[in-house]
Amino acid sequence: MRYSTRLPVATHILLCIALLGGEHKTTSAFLAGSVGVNPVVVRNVLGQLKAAGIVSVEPGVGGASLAREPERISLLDVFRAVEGQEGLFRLHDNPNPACPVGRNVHAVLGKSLAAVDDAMEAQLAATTLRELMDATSEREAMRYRG
Amino acid sequence: MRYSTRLPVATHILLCIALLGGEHKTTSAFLAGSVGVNPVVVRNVLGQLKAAGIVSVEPGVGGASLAREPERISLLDVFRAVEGQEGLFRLHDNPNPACPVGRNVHAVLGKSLAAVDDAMEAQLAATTLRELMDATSEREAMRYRG
DNA sequence: TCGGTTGTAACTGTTGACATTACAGCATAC
DNA sequence: GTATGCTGTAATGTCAACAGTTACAACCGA
Repeated sequence: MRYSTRLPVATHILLCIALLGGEHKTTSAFLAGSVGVNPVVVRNVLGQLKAAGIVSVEPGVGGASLAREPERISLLDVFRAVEGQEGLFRLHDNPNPACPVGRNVHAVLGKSLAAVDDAMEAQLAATTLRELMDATSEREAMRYRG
Repeated sequence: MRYSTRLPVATHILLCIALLGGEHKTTSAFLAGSVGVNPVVVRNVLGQLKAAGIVSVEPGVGGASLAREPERISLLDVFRAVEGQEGLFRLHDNPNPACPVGRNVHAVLGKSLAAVDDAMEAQLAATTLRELMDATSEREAMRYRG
């Protein structure tokens, strides 16, 4: 079992807005065409990103834009916006309190799993949208240089 | 969306085998009673742990035991045994190759997400079953000391 | 007012986790 | 050698989450 594709989809959307927003009107239909999903999925993700203060969306006229500089948007911001605050792991529901292991396993394991969550989030926070934009531009440039 | 409860369940099972194996015959029914799940779930998880070389299970006579010292069993070993080798995130399927973002997003994002996977696994590898056993024993001792 | 867009709700198909039942295979006790 | 208890595994049912899709109200600019 693993996470949904929401983080990749949201990141793709942000890259499109950041890199193509000057040349194109970034409507949900346009973004959906690049990402390869249904426009409604784009609108839902944009709604989550808007609620998190990452993008601004123009109702009526159409189009989305970044609400702050790409240097100040990390993958962790995007992750939290679209996946919520819940931890990576879920403890099982019904350990037996009459068993010395069962009555302690949540406390003991919880500490270790929280450390894993922290490590994952620290690594997500280490990448900014700006770095992904630069990496994309670099690859595009290489494409034409050969 | 998050991981299943398999890692916690498997860890709970291992703790029971390690700490209670001396006093009790650790059959799937006994373990299921402590973990609070169906015995078949225990047998399935034990099968995965056995395939990974972490436990030995006695068919016929019944009962399971650790296949190596708890110092040499990390949460990462358990995680890989029950959750497989797949990464945490899944890239979306159909980015548009005609779009400069779409044709690069997998390569660009994949690198960052692989780093997140590595960070998570490193943290999982930092905890051994021995540490969890000691933490459990310590909490049990405190329970009686007050 | 009209055309294009966003914001949502509702329905559907798919997938995975988990519980449960059932039964074949195996090892020990008698 | 049979009975008993356990493991291994297949089949089935339930439930929740994700994602695709349709539909429609709300909104804005020409």
